[in-house]
Amino acid sequence: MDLLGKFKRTDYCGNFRSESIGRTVSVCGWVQRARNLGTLIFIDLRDRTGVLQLAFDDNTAPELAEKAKSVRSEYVLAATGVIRERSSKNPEIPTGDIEVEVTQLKILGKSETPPFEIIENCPTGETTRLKYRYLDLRRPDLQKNILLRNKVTKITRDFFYDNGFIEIETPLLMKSTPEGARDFLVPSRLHKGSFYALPQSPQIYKQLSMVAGFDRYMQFARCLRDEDLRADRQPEFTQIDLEMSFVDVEDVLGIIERYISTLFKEAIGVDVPTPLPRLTYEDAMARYGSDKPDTRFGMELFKLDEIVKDCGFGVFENAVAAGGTVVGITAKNAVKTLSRKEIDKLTEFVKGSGVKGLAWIRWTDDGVSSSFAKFLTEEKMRQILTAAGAEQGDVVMLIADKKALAQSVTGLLRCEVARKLEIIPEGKYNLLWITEFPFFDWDEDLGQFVAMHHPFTSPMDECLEYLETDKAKVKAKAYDLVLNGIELSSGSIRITDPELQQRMFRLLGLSQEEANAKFGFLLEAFKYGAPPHGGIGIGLDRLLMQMIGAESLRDVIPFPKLKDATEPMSQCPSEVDDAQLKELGIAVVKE
RNA sequence: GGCCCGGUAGUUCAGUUGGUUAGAACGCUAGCCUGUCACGCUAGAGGUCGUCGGUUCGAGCCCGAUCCGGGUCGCCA
Repeated sequence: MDLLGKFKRTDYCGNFRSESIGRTVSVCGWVQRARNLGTLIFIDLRDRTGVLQLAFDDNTAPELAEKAKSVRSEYVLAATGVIRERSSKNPEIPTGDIEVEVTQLKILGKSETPPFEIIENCPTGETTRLKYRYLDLRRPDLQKNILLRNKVTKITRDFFYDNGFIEIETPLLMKSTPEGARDFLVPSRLHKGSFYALPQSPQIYKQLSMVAGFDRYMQFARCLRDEDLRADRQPEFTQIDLEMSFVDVEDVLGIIERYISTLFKEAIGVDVPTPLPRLTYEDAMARYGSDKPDTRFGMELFKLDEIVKDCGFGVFENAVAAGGTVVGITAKNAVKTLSRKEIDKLTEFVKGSGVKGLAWIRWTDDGVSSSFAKFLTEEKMRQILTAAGAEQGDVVMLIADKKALAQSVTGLLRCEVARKLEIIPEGKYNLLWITEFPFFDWDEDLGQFVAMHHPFTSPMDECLEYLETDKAKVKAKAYDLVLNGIELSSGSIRITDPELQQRMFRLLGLSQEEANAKFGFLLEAFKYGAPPHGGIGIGLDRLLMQMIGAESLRDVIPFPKLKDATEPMSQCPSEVDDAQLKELGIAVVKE
């Protein structure tokens, strides 16, 4: 006889309905709540499917009732009994018509009083909940999230398996390549002074899988980056990682669109119409001031360069004369929400993002007031209001600076204002592609062009001729998938021509020796018959976060880290023994 | 590292101009209760007001420092 013996579970608590009336069943679970009415005792027993009421009667079964009275919240119980109709039903829950008249009860595990209640929408702060994450995860909302995560991974795996993708595990211990994000390093005991890096992405290995002929690769890849955390940024995260041979941009976009639409339909019953809208990077920056625009609301950017280049207001004139721009947004019917005081806050907000100030126009019932009206003729002001599409009741906000900065800060302002005005619709999933990313990015500090993507990204065919002559013109076969203003996914077609790859390294200021030292094995591999290929990585955590409407990645990751990258439950990271350090040849210097 | 917000019971919070013994709700403990289901009623336990220092006759409240947490910017090819 094993531990549970006659208590072997018949079914999950939440699965029973009135059809089961009269059946003898055994159920297991945790005590959600015990209600002792004197001679009657009710216990709500919970598992991951729901709750089921256990009933005890002191008159008919005093010993059982005595045992039931000793039960406390979060005890683990097994109960056997007969399903019967309730004499007073509870329409609030699916099992509300029935209960178990318990004939045998076993306490499988006792529980201390938990530090917070195991309920939906628990108000307790995150640090406490994360310290007891196993209790936090017992709560229905997190159970729901983790179960959805499970559903999403199953649908994903099924979809890509059905489309000929092969799941390949790539190494966790790999070579450190210090560009981009900071690597997590792992010291080598056998080679003291040498280090592995944990993957920021399995990029190189998936490309090598293409060279190896696996043709279509997929993996739920754990990716690690040693950077500061945010609500939407964890040091380790999961990417649905894909790579395909014999494809160009359209092929990748096509299959991802089919995947996304299948996933949203099957996982949450949402129809995503395909093909998805597309915006070039340039258009996205011009219209939304972001390469991950939230298109759930309008309030698009407009440009005033022509109107203000000789308007009389120095700030605007100088910006345009210096090759910069003046861009703005118009917040419709916002004069009430955006008081002078609120606009002052927004000014601080944009200053914090790097521009010098915020020019504004409020068009109230009493007419137009503005931070810069005194510098302008009435005619100019009229032109600006027309260009801004402004009407009475609107607030116009303008930023003058270098083009890229003015656009991106106005983009941030656009989202901030939308939040304040509460014009972002709920329950909408706006997916779109951003394409034709610039290949190079101008680095102010270095005074040179740097790669905007990883160095294996292919330039667009028609841009090859400008590679040496006009870097600003070169665009990449790179694409991002954006959902509600969040970058979900990023990918590209790769360079497979060794000569072009060498040329790119040269252009990025990598010498042949450096390139060989870092990526030599990949370049070597490309000499032996590299199929054209490309791929994409989809952020699983962010995808789930959006599907659920969660505020934080921590709501969809079972065991996440806090903002300071610690985990309060296991207390990691932690110090290690001197002996361990010695074995690794490592001395720790404390500041 | 910069900026913003916060730290009072197990949990979530209130706490007036600085003034008697620091409160509420939930949770917890005990008793009563035959149909509850966020059961109800009665009673009770539970506090280094983040820490240190200062001002004051008197500090949860004012001042200084410091620690911790959250958000954000930098950063994240």
